[in-house]
Amino acid sequence: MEVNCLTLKDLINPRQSRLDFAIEDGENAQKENIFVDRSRMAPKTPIKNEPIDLSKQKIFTPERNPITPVKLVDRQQAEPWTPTANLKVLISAASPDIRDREKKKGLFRPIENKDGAFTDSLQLDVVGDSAVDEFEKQRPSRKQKSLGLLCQKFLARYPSYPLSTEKTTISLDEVAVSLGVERRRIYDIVNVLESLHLVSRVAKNQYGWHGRQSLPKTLRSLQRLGEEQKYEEQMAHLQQKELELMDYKLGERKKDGCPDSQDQQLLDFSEPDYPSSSANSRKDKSLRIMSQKFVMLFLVSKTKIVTLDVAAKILIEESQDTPDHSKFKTKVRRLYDIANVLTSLALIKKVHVTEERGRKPAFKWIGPVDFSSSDEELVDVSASVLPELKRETYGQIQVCAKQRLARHGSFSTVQASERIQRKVNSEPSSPYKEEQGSGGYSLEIGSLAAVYRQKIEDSSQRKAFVSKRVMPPSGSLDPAAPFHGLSVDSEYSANPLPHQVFSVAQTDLQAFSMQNSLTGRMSVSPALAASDMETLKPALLAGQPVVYVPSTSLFMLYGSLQEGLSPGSSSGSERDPSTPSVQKRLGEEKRPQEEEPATKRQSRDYEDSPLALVVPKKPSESTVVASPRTPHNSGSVPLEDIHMEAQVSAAEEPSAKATANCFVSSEWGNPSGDTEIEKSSKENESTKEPSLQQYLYVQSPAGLNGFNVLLSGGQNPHAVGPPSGQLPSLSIPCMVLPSPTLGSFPVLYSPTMARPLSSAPGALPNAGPVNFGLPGLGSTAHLLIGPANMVNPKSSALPSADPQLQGPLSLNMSPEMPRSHNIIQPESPVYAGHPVPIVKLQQSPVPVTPKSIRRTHRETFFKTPGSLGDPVLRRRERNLTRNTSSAQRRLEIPSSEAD
DNA sequence: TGTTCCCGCCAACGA
DNA sequence: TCGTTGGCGGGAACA
Repeated sequence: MEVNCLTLKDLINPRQSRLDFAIEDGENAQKENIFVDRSRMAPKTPIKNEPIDLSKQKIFTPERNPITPVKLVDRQQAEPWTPTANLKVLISAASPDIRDREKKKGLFRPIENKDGAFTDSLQLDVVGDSAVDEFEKQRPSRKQKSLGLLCQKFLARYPSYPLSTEKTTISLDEVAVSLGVERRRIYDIVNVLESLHLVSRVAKNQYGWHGRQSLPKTLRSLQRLGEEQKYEEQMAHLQQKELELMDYKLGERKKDGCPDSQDQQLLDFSEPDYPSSSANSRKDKSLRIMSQKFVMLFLVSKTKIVTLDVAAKILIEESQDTPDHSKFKTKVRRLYDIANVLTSLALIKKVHVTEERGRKPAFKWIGPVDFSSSDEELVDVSASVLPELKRETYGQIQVCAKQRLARHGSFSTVQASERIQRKVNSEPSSPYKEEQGSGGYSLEIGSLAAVYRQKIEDSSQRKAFVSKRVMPPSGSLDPAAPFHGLSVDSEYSANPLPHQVFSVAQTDLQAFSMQNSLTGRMSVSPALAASDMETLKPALLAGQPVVYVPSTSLFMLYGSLQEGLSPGSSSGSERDPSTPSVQKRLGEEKRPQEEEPATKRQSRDYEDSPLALVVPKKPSESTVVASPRTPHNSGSVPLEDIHMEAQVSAAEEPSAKATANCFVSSEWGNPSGDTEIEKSSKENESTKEPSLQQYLYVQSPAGLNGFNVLLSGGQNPHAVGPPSGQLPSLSIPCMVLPSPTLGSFPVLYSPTMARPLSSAPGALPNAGPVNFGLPGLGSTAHLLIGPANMVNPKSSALPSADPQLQGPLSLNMSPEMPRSHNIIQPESPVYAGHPVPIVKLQQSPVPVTPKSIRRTHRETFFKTPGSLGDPVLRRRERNLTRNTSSAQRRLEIPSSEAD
């Protein structure tokens, strides 16, 4: 009924309805958040190129607006107003949000219609209370109007990495109208963006869009500034003061028994040292400045976590404001505004810092962290560990380096490659010359799950490398992809995303250190943990069978994966404004996947599947053969392959897969299935190491949001069984469960797991459950390792039956996985001549439609003569389970090193 | 009840 | 003078 009324009215006189709307809003039309109605005015999401004449919109008054509008800004008005056309425009042009609003609007419209074509502001008076109530009910929720969501919409309008020749001008008026909000809101967004140089003011009401091109540079500068400002010290000081204060308040008086005067000051903001606020200028308090300072705090913070109260206090000090409570509140409000925008940019995410004194709202930096190093530095860093890196790993680094150079630098990918190549050529310790066997791989799920060789005896050199070698979160799994597609960025980082969705991802295992639990290999090197503390990067050492550290990485991974979907992944590409909202997408993610088409499922798997880490053995030709593309695999060719097929050349594929070692692949489709395929093929090639499956449960340490990681280490049918001489993959389904769920599980070690490990010196016996001490996790930390079928609830489903349904996310780690430090990486001739692995990020979670197919990075660096012929196949499947409460990850790690 | 942050008043700014 | 910009804080939605 209501809908009919609405339609009827619109059909009769669509323009009229618009007028009605204006009237309804009355004077507040310009002040209020009128996007609801404005959407009607601009049913079609305005594009940059569609200037909107505000002047015309401002005359939406019955008096001034002729029945027949002189000129309609909306395309919809220019079209014939047939019932069908009108309806079409309204529905098709509108975003989900807009549709919702339309719906709501519709509920209200019947009343308007009552009084005829023309209504005036008084019309509202005749609206019954019930109608008003109805309207109220239908009104967009607070969240729908949040700045974060608005920012996403804003960002969705522009490409993350616009072409240098592409000059995009932003008209605040236009944006405000198109987004249906008052300009005031746009200012908030633009100010923050401007602080990061994503935009710059061109003229009154006009901003220029720069995108993320210079973001790394900007962040680098901010970090430098932050260091100069000694923000870190300030934060530490404040935190210390707070801590002391809280202790005092909690009755834990200090030995002197007297409350510290400083504490008191902190408590009541009566700090006398603060200069008068009179000295502040309006500009000093600008959101722009605040935003930059806020970002600086993250950049200089070791934990990359900043609590709002600390940030607010520092800002108050900085602004020389009188530290009263009111000021504090105001600062916090502004910080939320800033945080919303930064969150939309996927630079930070909301977290809570739980301390003895309670939970405190805070934000964690999830943006790039390696911007501090220049392109040259990056290469240098890579080179610094060359002696310790195997060719493959090195190649991965090259890829990363190239990627970065291409993205962050002002050069093209080719140029980046050349630069790197030059660097390599001049590097005497090139991996080509010095390949070493000992060591494992560390998988940093953190930013991109880049795989690095982990030397057992970490050296300072390695530490530096590890700490530095952090891929920007924005770095999609697809190295070739632009840093971030705006659509992607905004989407996956969307404010409105249900937290549970990222429950796993938001978990951080800061100090995860296991002392060679298994054969002294199942551990995250303390060095790594320590060095990576800042970034809270999880690390998985190939040499150490199972070490999974959930963290932001997952979050970022998710984002990266989604990024893969982003149409605008390629540099300079335009974002697709129509990209579904994160919320919507997430909602879909939660839906059962059973009935979805493979292609669709793939995308879903991508998001829903448990995360699987695949650490393939050393690449070999056999692996190449094992490629999913082989005929026998055709039946169950992973979607990813399909994608690859569509996107990658046959020659590249092998390398691409090999590169999985370096990056988390975005292969969503049927991870397990994929694995199986690979396995089957590999089995034919004399897989010496049976796939291992184990569960590794790690209770998150304090401060990690109470999340635990449960990795399945049991034998997994899907586990890849690499051929002998190859590094078998270890399939390790895992789940991440909230601490409370698992309580304090003892570490169980599954015999199955022992097998592979046992082969290596120091491997754990196949004995029963074993408790692994996780120093970094505290006493409560436990490791639960067992057969997949034993623990993982999902694992049952995971199996071959329909792997895609399970779609565990898997990461393929680098091939070489020496079980023991004594084991030397096989430097088979083949391998020696082996091309550097290439990062391949395949699939996009999106269905494989021509449109969805994006370029994935599949370039190979430093292909040696022999490289072309011996592709290393590394299957990497990864699925991220976005279950509300848990995520399952599947780890495939080369069970052993073949000889 | 505390957190989060929308909303819009109104003053600074600047053409 | 007037339009733009944006600081600011009340107060309501939300958790």
